[in-house]
Amino acid sequence: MSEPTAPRKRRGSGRATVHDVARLAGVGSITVSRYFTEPGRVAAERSARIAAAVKELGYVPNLAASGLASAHGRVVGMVIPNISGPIFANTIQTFSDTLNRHGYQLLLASSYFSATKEESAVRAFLGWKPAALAVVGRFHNRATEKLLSTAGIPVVETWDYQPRRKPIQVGYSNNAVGEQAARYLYAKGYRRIAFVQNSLAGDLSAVDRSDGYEAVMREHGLEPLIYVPKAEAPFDAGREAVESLAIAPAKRAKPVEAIIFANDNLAAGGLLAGQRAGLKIPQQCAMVGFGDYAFSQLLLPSLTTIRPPGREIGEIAALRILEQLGVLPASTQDTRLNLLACELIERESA
Amino acid sequence: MSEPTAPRKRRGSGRATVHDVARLAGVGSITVSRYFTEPGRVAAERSARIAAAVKELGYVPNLAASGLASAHGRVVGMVIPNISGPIFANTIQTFSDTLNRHGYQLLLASSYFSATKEESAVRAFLGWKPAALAVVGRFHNRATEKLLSTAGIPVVETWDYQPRRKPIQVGYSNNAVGEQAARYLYAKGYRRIAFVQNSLAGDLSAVDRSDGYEAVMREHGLEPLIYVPKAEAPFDAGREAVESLAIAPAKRAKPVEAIIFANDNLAAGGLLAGQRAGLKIPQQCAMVGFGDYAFSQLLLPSLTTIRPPGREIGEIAALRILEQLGVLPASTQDTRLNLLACELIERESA
DNA sequence: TTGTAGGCGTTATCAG
DNA sequence: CTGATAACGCCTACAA
Repeated sequence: MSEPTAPRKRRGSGRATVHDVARLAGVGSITVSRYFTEPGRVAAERSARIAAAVKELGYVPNLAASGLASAHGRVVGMVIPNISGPIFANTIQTFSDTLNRHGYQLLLASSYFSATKEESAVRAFLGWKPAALAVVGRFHNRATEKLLSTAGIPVVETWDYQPRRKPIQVGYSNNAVGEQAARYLYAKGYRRIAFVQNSLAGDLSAVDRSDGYEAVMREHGLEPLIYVPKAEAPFDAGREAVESLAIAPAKRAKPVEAIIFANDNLAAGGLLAGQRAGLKIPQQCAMVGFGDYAFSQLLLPSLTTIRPPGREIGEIAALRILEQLGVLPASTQDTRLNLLACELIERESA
Repeated sequence: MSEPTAPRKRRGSGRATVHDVARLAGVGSITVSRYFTEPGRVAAERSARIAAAVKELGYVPNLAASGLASAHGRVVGMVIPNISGPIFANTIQTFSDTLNRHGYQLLLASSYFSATKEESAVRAFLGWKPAALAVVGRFHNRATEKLLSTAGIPVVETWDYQPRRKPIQVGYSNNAVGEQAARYLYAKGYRRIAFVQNSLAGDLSAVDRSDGYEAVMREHGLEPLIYVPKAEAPFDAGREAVESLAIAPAKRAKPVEAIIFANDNLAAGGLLAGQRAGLKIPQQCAMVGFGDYAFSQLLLPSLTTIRPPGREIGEIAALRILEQLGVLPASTQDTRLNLLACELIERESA
């Protein structure tokens, strides 16, 4: 009848579990579980006892165990090309917030526009048995495609929209953006319009935009001119492009009258270089960017640009996922379309 | 001896498990497990068989189960005030990348400078049994403090540094930043120097900066002047401040000669408002920001500002965590200090 | 170097 | 409305 030291558990984190709570509250462990997942089905009096026990023990349900037992973790993975740029931050923010509001957590990784890195991120996520995955764009390598299609969970492609594609897509048409910019300049009377491509080769969405531009040019019988800078840093690339296209064009070429840049970083570099060289913007050369970064309204002249619906994309992507998961009551169904529009912000540069 | 349909599992995701791989490869499940965790300890010939089986089945280890069994998940939670702002994005990026490189995933949530939201994010993270947690700053509510201190895992506070504080801190001294700005302006001969506070009340780090400014002012026998804008939007708040302080000060007050802004957004708003009103910057009023946002170098005049080491903070915070976790071999120990310096970027505005 | 036994904390299942 | 039992998929401990 000696009282030995309590047999210490040999494994485990030492933190309270459902069983500890159940014992203290004098109920079955499963009732504690239900107290968290379906509070309505637990009698009020027991709920109170459980609540007290939870508080006393500082109990936090172990989501890893929960995910294991129920075969669906409450995490959603998102692979984004670049967290720190000005582009996707809003999307991450609204995506994360919308998920959090419904009890899901965001797992984040970045691909730096590399299909291989995207693949390994997706692979890593899959290990968490995520409830869903979100990726950016529709360009993935073969392995990623397969991973996504066989994952058996909702997959959303963001920041792009192509008809006739299986995964849910929430975004806009980059092609249409290219057209939009070209049409805008054409309507203003510009004819010698160039497109400055992103020097970052992996950014295929920018290629879609230049395709749109090219189509509009040909539609009007104009010769498209796509310039691909050699410089890597965006500001430098923009400068280089403006110098080649507008300030000191090659011998036989006339300077262009307007430039569409693949993004606002390039545009800012180009705009400042133009100013420094005494180029009158937009009189001698108009400029249109893409992205509506924070600084674009602050430039002199302020930058005419196209604003992608970053916040909406994140929010709607999350809502679509939650709908697929059956988390959202039908009454709250969001009626917005998945194909969003980009707004052309008319400022001083074009 | 009839051959009934294979008894289907009644639970589970239906995806391959270690056991399936083991069976196909003709080895024990534990060997498959070791193949992933300690590849060196599995014979080459078996490794090859396992590799083949893994590929054929498309097996992905279940991290939730792994974390459950080993009592340490390979996730690290980070609560950040704001994902979409220009401030923390670099930190998230390098933090995430550094963790990924060592097999850890980032769980992200945002607090919007609200201590309550921070608390609930930390609470939600704890359910994942994260290997470690990172938060921003040293200001938390009582409940968060308790959660963090009893979590029994490494906790890193980022973007701040105070001597004599228990959790690991990786950041800089906001106080020192306030002093740095004030000293710089004083040395340039400015005397009537004001500090424009963030209208966002929750940003206590900005208060630290104004404290530093105040100390330097008093040290030189000058009267500190701290302006708190009413406008909420940063650009508007900056404009409001410049109008009150430099363009149209209250009757009995002299216009100030220099302004330190709590951040570059405020500074940009102030700078543009000053220009519009014909204020000569820096001749009539010098301006210093904080943050070195992307647009700061693009403003006219370009903005003198203080650049916090955002990328370094993220990387070093992750390294400190990995060190605590014993993941990094001692030989790779990073020798950088946790107290980082902020660089004053001298441009045209001051 | 490899295998066996059993537990990690939760929830699905089914019976009361 | 509540509870007992057995998974979920992996890993620690120990043995061979």
